[in-house]
Amino acid sequence: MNSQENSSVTPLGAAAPLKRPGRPQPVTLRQVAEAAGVSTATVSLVVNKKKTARISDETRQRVRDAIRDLGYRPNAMAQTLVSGSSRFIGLVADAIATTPFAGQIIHGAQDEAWKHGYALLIANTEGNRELETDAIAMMLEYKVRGILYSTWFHRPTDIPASLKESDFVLVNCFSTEPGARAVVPDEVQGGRSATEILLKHGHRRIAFINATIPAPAKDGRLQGYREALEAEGIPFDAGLVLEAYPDQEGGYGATEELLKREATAVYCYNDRMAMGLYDGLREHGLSIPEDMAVVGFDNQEVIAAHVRPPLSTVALPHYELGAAGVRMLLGLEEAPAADPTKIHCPTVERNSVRALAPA
Amino acid sequence: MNSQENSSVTPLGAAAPLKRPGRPQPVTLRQVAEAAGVSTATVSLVVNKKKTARISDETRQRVRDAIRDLGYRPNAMAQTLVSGSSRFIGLVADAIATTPFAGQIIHGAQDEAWKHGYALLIANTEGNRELETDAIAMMLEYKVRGILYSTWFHRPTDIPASLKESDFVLVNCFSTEPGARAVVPDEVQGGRSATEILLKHGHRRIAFINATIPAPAKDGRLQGYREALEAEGIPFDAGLVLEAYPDQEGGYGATEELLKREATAVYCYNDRMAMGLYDGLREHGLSIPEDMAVVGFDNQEVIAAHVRPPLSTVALPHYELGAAGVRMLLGLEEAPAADPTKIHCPTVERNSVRALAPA
DNA sequence: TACAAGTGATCAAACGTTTTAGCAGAAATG
DNA sequence: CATTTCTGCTAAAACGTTTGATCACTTGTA
Repeated sequence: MNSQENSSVTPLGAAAPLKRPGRPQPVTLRQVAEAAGVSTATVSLVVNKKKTARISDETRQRVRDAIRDLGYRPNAMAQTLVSGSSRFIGLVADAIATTPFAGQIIHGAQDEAWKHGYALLIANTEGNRELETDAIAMMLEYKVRGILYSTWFHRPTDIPASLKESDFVLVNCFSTEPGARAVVPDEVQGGRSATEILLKHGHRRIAFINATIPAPAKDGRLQGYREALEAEGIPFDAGLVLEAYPDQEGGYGATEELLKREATAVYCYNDRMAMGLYDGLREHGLSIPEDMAVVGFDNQEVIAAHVRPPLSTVALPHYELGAAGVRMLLGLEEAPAADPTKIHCPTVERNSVRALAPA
Repeated sequence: MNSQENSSVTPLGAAAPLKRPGRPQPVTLRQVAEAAGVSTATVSLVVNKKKTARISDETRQRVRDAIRDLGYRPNAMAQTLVSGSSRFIGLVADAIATTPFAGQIIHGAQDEAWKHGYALLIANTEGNRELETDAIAMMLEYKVRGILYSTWFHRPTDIPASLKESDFVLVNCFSTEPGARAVVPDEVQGGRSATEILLKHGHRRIAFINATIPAPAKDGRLQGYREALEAEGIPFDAGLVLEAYPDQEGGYGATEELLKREATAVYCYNDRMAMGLYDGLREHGLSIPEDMAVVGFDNQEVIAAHVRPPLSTVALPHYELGAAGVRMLLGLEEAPAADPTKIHCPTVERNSVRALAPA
């Protein structure tokens, strides 16, 4: 009844970490070679389907049978060792969990890496410098092809010294250091797109509730707003730009001020603010989109898709950031000279905006 | 000026993927040994701080200097090869991005793995069987210490054949196959805790809006509800149990039915339903928690912490699931015989519940 | 003085692959 | 028949480590 297979010879005192059934040692090339009655070289050639190799169909088949019978799996470590370059890409993130966003960066990086035959080695540092150094060291020791250094919100960063020992790309962050490749969301275009959603529905008096805390997003999204208005020939009115802390409370708290502005539409710095604003407007007996059209930014699924009415917004291209980061790392995508590469933020239209009723 | 170090001999025709500046080959043990005027064995001994090794302080220092000067990093592949066992743990997930949850499993697994000197190798399969097989194959080739097979929502699963070639632990899912270790959330206890939040605030007439779709969570959370009531001597009233599709719309749509039940409190199958219910109640001019106390389940941050009022709920222990999975894999945690190990779902109290006003 | 013990370091095999050069025999060529 | 070419396969070095065996000295002990 008791499947204690490996009668381990560990000293009994040293409470050995209770072992599982005990797996046999993995099958090696040599064992396959012996089973098939050929040399390891031959097996290797069959496994790797070398075109140039001359191997008879008969032998080829014998090797394949042996591989199947023994359940052979190549040892990637050994392959890497001899080939000199590994098939790993490292991803260090400052927050894997704190936000649903980071997940999308991982996702995009993983898909793209996989597509090119690379595996992802991830580490999250939670902003801890020491952990970060260790994580990068680990990746360097595994001789990764390169490292993606990512942050969960778009911001400037400095580059840890050890990072420079490898190829790397900054993802969702950037540095002024020359030669550092980076990919970030196109905040300006995003801000423009958000505003355009409202413009194209006929709104002319559009408020913008910006964030209070400084960030590339804050400047970029404002600039996009201005550009969009300008393109429509609407003069910029500083009075229509409010500022609040970029969360639900902030959005909620901005309601009063917003209503004083007599705008017909409002563009919020992010979806969370929009969500708070929903509550505020509702308390004033106003309905969306009839009394006020609202657009957000970020496309935070759990919020945007599920508030009532569903929120029109602009998505942060996290998946694309991860994927583009990998492509750039592998040299498949041209990295423009100085500035970070900007990734397009797509518009997501839902029902929080409708055509402005003629006055 | 031009730091073209590796004058690659790639045939010019084969448009080589435009290389970056060209990193020098990594420094090896041998180079350190030569620089320090010792054998590679000596360097290895210094690097690994072997207590048993006899090395003079003078030599030790010379080696350390060389290591620093050359910027030596051990090659983990070579180490793995000779030591026979790798320091990798694989994590295959059916959804990295679809949900903020998966991120927490990764996070927990990564932290715990790291703590024991392991690195995480991740792959997401998006439910694609072929991708999954490839991912597992990759992990087997890297000779991972074991594999965590995780799903984004708690459910039964079957075990891919190749998974059995390695040690593995099911995370957030389970199988009836004997010998499969698994760790899942304790839905029953969670349901009990959710109900207890309401009970302890004096509520006696508590409705439960369950999900319509079958799942371990559906049964478990209901059972927990019944157990909690029973413990308080409150007879179970099937009339107080509604069912709806487990999302915002479902919660919103259940409002009417709920109000007919004349309950003073309601426990929702998940936070998204609670969010929808918020909207429904509000439309009826009811306020939370005065007119109706509400608790959710899942502790989906973006929702629960930020609706108005913030929602009391029970958290799914995703982080812990990942961490416990790793511990179990490494044999640091006893895996009970047959059933999956159940992880505690902690209560998170916010402001959507207040003491029932005396009638 | 002879030998054991201790010290500081090295040798060389091994880990599981890939790959180049080369070998033996068969077939084609002159 | 003597060469060349082709075919099918193998030998062996290399990748960067770890580690048990060994060695040449020095020091201590009998």
